[in-house]
Amino acid sequence: MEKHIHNINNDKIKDIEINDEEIIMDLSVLFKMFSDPTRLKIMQTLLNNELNVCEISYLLNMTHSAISHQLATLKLARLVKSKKVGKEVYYSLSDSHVKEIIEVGKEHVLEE
Amino acid sequence: MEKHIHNINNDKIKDIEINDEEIIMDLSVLFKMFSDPTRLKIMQTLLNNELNVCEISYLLNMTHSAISHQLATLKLARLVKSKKVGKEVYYSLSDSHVKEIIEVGKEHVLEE
DNA sequence: TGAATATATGAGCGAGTGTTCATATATTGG
DNA sequence: CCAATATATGAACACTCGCTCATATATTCA
Repeated sequence: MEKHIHNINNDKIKDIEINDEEIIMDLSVLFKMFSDPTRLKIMQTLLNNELNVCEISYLLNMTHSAISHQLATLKLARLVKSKKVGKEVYYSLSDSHVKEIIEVGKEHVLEE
Repeated sequence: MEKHIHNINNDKIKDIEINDEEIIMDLSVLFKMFSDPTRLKIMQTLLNNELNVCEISYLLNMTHSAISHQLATLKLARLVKSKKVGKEVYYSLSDSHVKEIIEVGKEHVLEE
């Protein structure tokens, strides 16, 4: 930390609140899930569908392994859930906010 | 790519659409901005305030340099704008969606 | 049962990122 | 003008992350 922290107008900033560190960390983990193109695409395929690894791999033209790894990450973050049917595992979104978050992001991105 | 892509039910997946690669990339860049705790905190301090580097550093208890670097990143992503006043540079949010995005994220994080 | 299929997962590599440190630039006040 | 202050920025380093590859596990079917 630098020594010269000067001229801070305390009246101006004394009421500015930062969220708890824990909420900030949770938020950063959440948004990190949306910050990777592959995960974004996976979530998009799952928006209105229940798909297995094979189908997602085919749609995104990526290896099963890469998709499986990312699905595990998304599952850990509780953004997708899975259901085993025979030897296949069907994934779906576990949270209604996923769609909302992507939509709000798109509003920003598509603007002007 | 693996060789054995089999048993794909085309009727099921033929209508599933992925956004254009460009939109996906823009979205991932956008959400990446929200995936770092420091940047999240900075944006939070700016939610209803116009602050200079010194004030933000003080509020977050971080070096001027670290804050300045992150502000440059946020500015490049067009999420903050700056205004020079004398030797100080005041930053503010340049996009109304910032608040929305954080809010939607918080809804998810605070849920159960 | 054994081969084929579907998925999971650990190791490792290469690329990207956030911070620190040193330094540069700019502005103000004495 | 010079010292102090405010900010910016390049380099370097440690750390993280996404993919590939190899391999393991599970399930079905012939």
